[in-house]
Amino acid sequence: MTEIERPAKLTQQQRRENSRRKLVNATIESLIELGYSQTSIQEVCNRAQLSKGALFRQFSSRTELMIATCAQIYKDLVTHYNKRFEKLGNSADPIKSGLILIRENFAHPKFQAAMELQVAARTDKALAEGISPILKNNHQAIVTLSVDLFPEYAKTYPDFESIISSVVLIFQGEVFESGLYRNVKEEGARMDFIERIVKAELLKN
Amino acid sequence: MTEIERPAKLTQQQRRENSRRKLVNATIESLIELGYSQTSIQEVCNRAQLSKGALFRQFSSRTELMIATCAQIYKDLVTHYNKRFEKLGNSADPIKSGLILIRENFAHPKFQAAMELQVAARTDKALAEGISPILKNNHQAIVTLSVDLFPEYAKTYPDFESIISSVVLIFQGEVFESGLYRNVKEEGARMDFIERIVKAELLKN
DNA sequence: TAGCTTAGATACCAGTTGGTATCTATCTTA
DNA sequence: TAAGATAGATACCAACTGGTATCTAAGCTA
Repeated sequence: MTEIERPAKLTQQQRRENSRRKLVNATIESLIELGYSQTSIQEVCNRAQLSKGALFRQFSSRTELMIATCAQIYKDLVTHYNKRFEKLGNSADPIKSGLILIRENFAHPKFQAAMELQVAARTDKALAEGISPILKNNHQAIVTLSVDLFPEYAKTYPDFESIISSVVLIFQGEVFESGLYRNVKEEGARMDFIERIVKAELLKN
Repeated sequence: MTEIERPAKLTQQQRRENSRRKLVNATIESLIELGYSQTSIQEVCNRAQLSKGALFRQFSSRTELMIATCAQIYKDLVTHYNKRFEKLGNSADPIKSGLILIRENFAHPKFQAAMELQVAARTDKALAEGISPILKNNHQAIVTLSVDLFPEYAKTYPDFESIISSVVLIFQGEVFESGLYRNVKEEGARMDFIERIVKAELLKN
């Protein structure tokens, strides 16, 4: 009786959600470790410790699994961002802290999984149609979050969206290159440069 | 006799080089159209109109073919850049023209093939080791070409490398996003913004 | 608790994968 | 021109792919 038994008695919906979560998390991990082409149905099932039958009950195709995975990734990333954003509030150097915040968010391993999907989608129409609205939504979320980060500048500085998108593209690009090519000294110099420009622009008046 | 016959009488080296070129070009096209995971040996052979036996005589593995392809892509891109660079010389607005030149170079379809390889290499050690020196070499080439483009600024402006790498990362990132997400208006505004910043920085003194 | 629905496991499928073994065709060189 | 070397074609391989059919197990509802 003191023995640890199966938790048991889960509703159908709970079982369903458990399985979907396990499969999606397994997919994220496989995308990070093995990349898109090696993330096979079998690989995901092994990691999730579920059968192919279970997977195909929840997702009608590999593409559908990937789309659900993409949605989860960006949901997680925004949550992660918000959590760190709240701690920021009263920083001595809010612009610098804000830049580091944005940068570290892209450095999150889950973003590499998102990159895999984005690249795969370029040549996979069905995948592209599935993840395109997710990416657009995320883009909007970044803009909103940035406005929350610097509400005054967002109002008064006319190129606010351009400066945010430029910074985002740079940090994204750093991640893209980080695996194969990395020059820490160069990265540091660039970070200082960006900080200087952003401050000069936002604090112009 | 007036009939068009096989050109015939090729040396072994010519046959060899012809085949390698056909295979690499076929690989580039397939990477652009189908992406890395769909660029199978068979697909490449079909496009090159050569047999698998021929392919494996020239390249000992798929990875080796991909590495050779990567080298060719960057060779082509630098050639392309140089060709356009020469025409530039006496522009009325050299900074703006230079920015457009760099940007359009990344917009070249071959760069998408390079992106496929770079992403695949993140999770493929053998591929990574093969293409890493090529990417590093290309990075150096970009710096050199930029110095050639603006020799005075390169000398006098201390953050020259940072500004170049930032611009490169932004344009690279635009390509990365271009397939799934594109906001032409936003891109235009950002381009104007970048032009303004770069001019302000380089023409400071 | 009986009958139904849903979740999950197992077994199987045809098609494709990268790679090899083997054969023929072309070129090179003595 | 004969013998050897290289290029290319053909046939084959086991392993794996995404996906389906079918079965059992668990949960739901009358």
